[in-house]
Amino acid sequence: MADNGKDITIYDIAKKLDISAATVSRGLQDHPRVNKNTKKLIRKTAEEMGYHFNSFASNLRKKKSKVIGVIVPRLNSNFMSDVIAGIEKVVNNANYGLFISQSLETMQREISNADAMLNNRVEGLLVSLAYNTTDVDHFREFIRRKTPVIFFDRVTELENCPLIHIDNFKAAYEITLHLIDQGCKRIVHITGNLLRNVYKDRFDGYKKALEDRGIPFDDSLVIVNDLSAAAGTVAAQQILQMTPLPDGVFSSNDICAIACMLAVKQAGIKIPQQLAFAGFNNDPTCCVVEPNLTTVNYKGYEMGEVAAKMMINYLTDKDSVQPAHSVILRSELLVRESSLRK
Amino acid sequence: MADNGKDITIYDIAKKLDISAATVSRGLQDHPRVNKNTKKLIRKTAEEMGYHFNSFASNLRKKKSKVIGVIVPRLNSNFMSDVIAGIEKVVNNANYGLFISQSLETMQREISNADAMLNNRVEGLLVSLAYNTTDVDHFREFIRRKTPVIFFDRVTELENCPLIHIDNFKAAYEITLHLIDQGCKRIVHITGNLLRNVYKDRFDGYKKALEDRGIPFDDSLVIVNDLSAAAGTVAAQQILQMTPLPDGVFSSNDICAIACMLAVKQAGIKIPQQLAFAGFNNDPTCCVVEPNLTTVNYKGYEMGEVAAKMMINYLTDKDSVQPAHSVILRSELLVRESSLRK
DNA sequence: CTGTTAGCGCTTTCAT
DNA sequence: ATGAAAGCGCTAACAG
Repeated sequence: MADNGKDITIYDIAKKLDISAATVSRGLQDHPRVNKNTKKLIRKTAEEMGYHFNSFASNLRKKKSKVIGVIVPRLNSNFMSDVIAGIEKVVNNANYGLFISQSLETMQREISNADAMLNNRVEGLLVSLAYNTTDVDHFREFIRRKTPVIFFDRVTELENCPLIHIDNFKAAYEITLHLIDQGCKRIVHITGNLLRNVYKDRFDGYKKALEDRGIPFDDSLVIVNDLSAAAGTVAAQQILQMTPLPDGVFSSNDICAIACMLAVKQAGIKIPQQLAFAGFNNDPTCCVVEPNLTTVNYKGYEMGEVAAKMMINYLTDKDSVQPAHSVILRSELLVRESSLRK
Repeated sequence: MADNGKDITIYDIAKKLDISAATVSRGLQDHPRVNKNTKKLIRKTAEEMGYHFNSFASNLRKKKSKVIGVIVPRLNSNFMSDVIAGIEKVVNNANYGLFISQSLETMQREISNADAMLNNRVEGLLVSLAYNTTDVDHFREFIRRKTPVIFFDRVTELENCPLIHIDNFKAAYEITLHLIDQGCKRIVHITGNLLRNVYKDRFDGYKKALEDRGIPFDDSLVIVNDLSAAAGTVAAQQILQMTPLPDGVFSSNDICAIACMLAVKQAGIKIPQQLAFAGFNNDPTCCVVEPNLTTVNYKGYEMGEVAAKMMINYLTDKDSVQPAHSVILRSELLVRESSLRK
C-alpha cells in the first residue's frame, strides 16, 4: 500500500519500470516467456513498492477463487477440529484458502452457509451434515455448476458426490458382538438423530449383532438423545431405573458414554462387572476415564486429509474426470477395561 | 448459473426486465429509493434465473471483502476449537466470512499465512501467535493499511493492537499459593516456550507465589517442554527421579498435567497426598481424571466471541475510532481433589 | 425513482 | 519477449 493510502497495482509497477502491465502480470506469475532479468526486476520492485496481489481482481478475471468451502455442524468437538486441521494442512499446502462455517446443527443455517459459499464462488465444498437436515437441495446448485461437493462423516447420497466415511454398520456390529461375547445380554444403545447415517448405521449394526446372537431386540433399551455429556448424565438416570438393570451400554459416541459411565459409577454400579460400557470415536478422554473406555478408533485428521486431497485432485487434474468414488476409511475396535469382564 | 454454463449477472436480469443494471444492483441491495414493486420483481427474477451474487466483483469495486482472517497455532485443541467456534458464530451473524489458517506453531508458516490474508484483503485479522514466533513484522503491513489486528491468548505488544487475554500471572500466582497452602513446599512447574506471554506470565506468577511464601525458587524443579500429553508422560519420569520427591506439580496446561498425573499414579504415587497436581485451562477431561484436576477455568468460546465482537465493532462503527483497548477476561481457580490435602 | 458511465485490478488473446 | 486493449461483474457518482 502506498503512503497515500491506496493499493499499489501492477500498473504502478509497470509505470515505474516503463514496461506494460501485462508484462508485470506475467512476470509475477513466473510466465515462461518473460525475460529472466525483467522478472527479477519486477519482483524486486513489487517488493520495494509494497505491492500485494489482489485476489479479487484475479478471481474475477479468471473466474476462480482458489478457495475451498467447508460446512460442518460444529467446530468445537475433538473429532471435528481434527478433521478441520487435516483439511487445512492439505488445502494450504496446495495453495488454496479455506472458507469455513458451521451450521450449528440446523438445516436453516446450513442453507445460508451454502449460499455464502456460492457467493464466494468456492471451487469445491466439503460438507458434514447438520443434525436435522432433511433434504440437501441447497447443494444442488453446486452440482449444476460442476463445483465438486464431497460429503464426509455425516453423509448422504446426492447425485454422484463422493462420500468419505467409515463402515459404521460394521464397527457397531463388532463392538456389540464384543459386548455380547463378554456376557452382556441386555445392552442399552444410546444414539442420536437416526436421520444421520452415522447413527442409523451404528444402530443397525447393533441390531444385527443382537439378531445374529439370538438376542431379541428390545425397544425399551434404546435411548435417543443429542449425545452430549449432559445427555449422558440424564441417560444414566434412565438406565438406573430400568428393571432389571441392563448389563451393557453401547453409546454412539464417547462423550456421552463417559458422562453416563461416571454417573452410574457414582451411583455405586460396578463397571464393567455389573454394567459394561462401549463408546465410539476414540476420544482422548477414553484413556483417562476409569475404567478406560472400549471404543472404535476413527480419527478425524486422516478423514480431513483424505477429503481435502480428493478435492485438490479434482481441482488439479482437470483431465482425470474419473467418476466420483467414495472412500470407506478404516476403523478399529479398541477393547479396554470398561467392557472386559473375562 | 445459466444452462450454457455461464453465470447469470445483473445485466442478464436487467435485460430481461428491461431496466438498467444499476437498478438491479440497487434492488438487490435493498436500496431505499427503488420502487418496492421493482425490488420484488428483481428479487423474483433473480431467483428464477438462478442468479448468484458475485462477491469478487463487488469486493473489487468496493475495495472491501467482508471477510475476517484468523491465524492460530493449531485448530485441533479443545481450547482453540472453542475459540474458533465463538468467533465463527459472531462473524457469521454479522454477515462476514471467515478465512482460517493455522501456523502449525512455526513462524515461517505464520508469515505465509499472513501474506495470504493480505492477498485476500481480509478486513481484520485475529491472531494467536505460534510457539516460536520471535518478531511480528509480518503484521505491520496490516497496520499500515489500517486493517485492525487483534491478538488473543498468545499475544504480544504491537503498535496499538488490542490484546485479549486473561491475567495469566495472577491465575498462576493464585493456583501456586493454593498448592502451598495445601502444604506443598517443593512444587514442580511444567511450562512451554517462555517466549509466549501465556507461559512466561504463568511462570512468573508461580515464582512470585513462592517468593511471597518464603520458599526459595529452585531451578531444577522447572520442566520446559511442549506441553503435549506425550511430554507429560516424559515429565513424569523426570519427576519420579527427583530426590527428594517433589510434593506438588503445577503444569501450564491440563493435557500435560493429566498425562503426567496418570503416569506417576501408575508408578504408585498417591495423589494428592504424596504429590498434588494443578493444571490450567479447565479442559473437560479434568472432571474425568481421578482424582479430578484442580485448574484455572478459562473458556475459549467466550474469548473468541469477545475478540470477534470487538473486530466487528471496529469494522461497523466507523465513527468510534476509539483508541484500541485491550481486554482482560476473567479466569477462576477451580479447586478439585487433585490438590486437596486438607 | 431510474439510467449512464466510468472504473475497481488483473489476465489474456492477439499483435508485433 | 513485450504491448495494446478488452472485459470479468459490480457499484456509485452524477444526472435527470
